[in-house]
Amino acid sequence: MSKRKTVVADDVATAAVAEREARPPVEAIRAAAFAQFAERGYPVVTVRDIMKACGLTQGALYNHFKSKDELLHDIIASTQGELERLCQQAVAGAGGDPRAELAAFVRVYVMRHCRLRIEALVANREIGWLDTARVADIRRSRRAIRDIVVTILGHGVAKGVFDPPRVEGKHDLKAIAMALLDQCTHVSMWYGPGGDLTEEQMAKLYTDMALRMVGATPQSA
Amino acid sequence: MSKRKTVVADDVATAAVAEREARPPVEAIRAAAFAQFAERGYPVVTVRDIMKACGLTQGALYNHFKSKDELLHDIIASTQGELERLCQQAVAGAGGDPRAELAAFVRVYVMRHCRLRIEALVANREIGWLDTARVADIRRSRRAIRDIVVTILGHGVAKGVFDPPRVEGKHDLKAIAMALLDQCTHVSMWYGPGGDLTEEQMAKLYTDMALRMVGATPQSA
DNA sequence: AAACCTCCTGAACGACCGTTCACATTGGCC
DNA sequence: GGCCAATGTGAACGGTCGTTCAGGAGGTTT
Repeated sequence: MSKRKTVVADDVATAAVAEREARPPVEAIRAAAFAQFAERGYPVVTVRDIMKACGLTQGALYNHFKSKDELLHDIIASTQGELERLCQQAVAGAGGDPRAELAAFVRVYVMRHCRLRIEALVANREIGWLDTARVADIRRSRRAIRDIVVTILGHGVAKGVFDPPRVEGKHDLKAIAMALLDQCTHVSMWYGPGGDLTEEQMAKLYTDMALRMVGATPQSA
Repeated sequence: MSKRKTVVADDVATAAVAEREARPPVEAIRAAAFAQFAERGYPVVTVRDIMKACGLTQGALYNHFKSKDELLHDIIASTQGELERLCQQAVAGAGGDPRAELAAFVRVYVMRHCRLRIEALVANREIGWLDTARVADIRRSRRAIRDIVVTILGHGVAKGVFDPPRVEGKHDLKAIAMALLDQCTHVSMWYGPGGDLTEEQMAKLYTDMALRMVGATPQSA
């Protein structure tokens, strides 16, 4: 923990101070805060750390955000909203076949969690520090994404193109959707561009696994 | 966050103070700390909170633990070690068929993450606050568990009873093992005994999904 | 040039942090 | 009884926290 508290701020600062005037300070603060939250976690990152990393002092934060809490919410809400939008869009453009919809969903979801894995990691890990009003907003968006999956599964079962595992003879689509989302979400915890697979390959692999999990029949048969 | 900082300690205290002399104070502290870490997260739980929750004062902690950090490690290491032991034991008792081994592994792993979901949640979420020496210890155990799965998959492929998805023609067993573990681990984030499925049913469902993911051939054919 | 924004500075505030320590309190053992 | 080790108390220490605020710097409008 001692390492965590001291190591980061300085080396980031030198780099960040150069690009400071390039963009408006609100964005510089957002970016610096984001980087630090990702690296060390919201509660141990101080306002002083954040502002130092973009070449300012503590007090300046409050010209742009009401509080440290609002800053975190601003960061999480923007990535979460974007994710929800992308998922809806992917499903809508899949042409109505549940297999294509599920494939499109998983592809977009996994690729985003690989490419923007730091954003995803922060959104998932730090959400608990928000006050109750702000956290409800984020949770609603998560439920919406889960319900997209549940809906796809429901259609697939109804049309007879999915045959997911049963417990006691009947399906629990919510549990299956959660399992599916969990494995896709948490690529952000271990995937790295230096690893064995590209983002594209990850998306393919996870799409395959998802279709297998729900017992999808081959698409062109 | 303000809620998080104040709400919990008092109501826990009244209940805990009764059972205090029932067990040695070390265990009372461990239990109280564990409950608070689970509820609110390591960095915002204070030593004063923990000790108040078991009817003592701050200073008494240091008769039993060297530091707050050691207390967290003590909690995480014991549940992690137990998990690793259980997994090894489950696989060893499966009789050598990779399908049976994978099924046994998933069953034990999922049931434990349902039953002791709070323990799992703390171990997974708070690990990052440990100092570097102590965190390495835990990570080694996690890698060991992942390698158990990779080994099972490797045997299954070699024997021709698994046919997991390929990328560019070849398998990436490590990625598949991670996907599998991720979905099993994170039942601890959403499963609750009040939900639709029992632990037993969860284990069954996840075993089914795992066998599908890796393309297992039917066991008795 | 004067007035006026916008933005930043850095000292200050009150609160709380993990940890230490001199000092009770307890209960077993001679 | 006296002694000892174990254990708890609560004030105190040096720090850091999020946030506030009086004042300064720089640019634009009048």
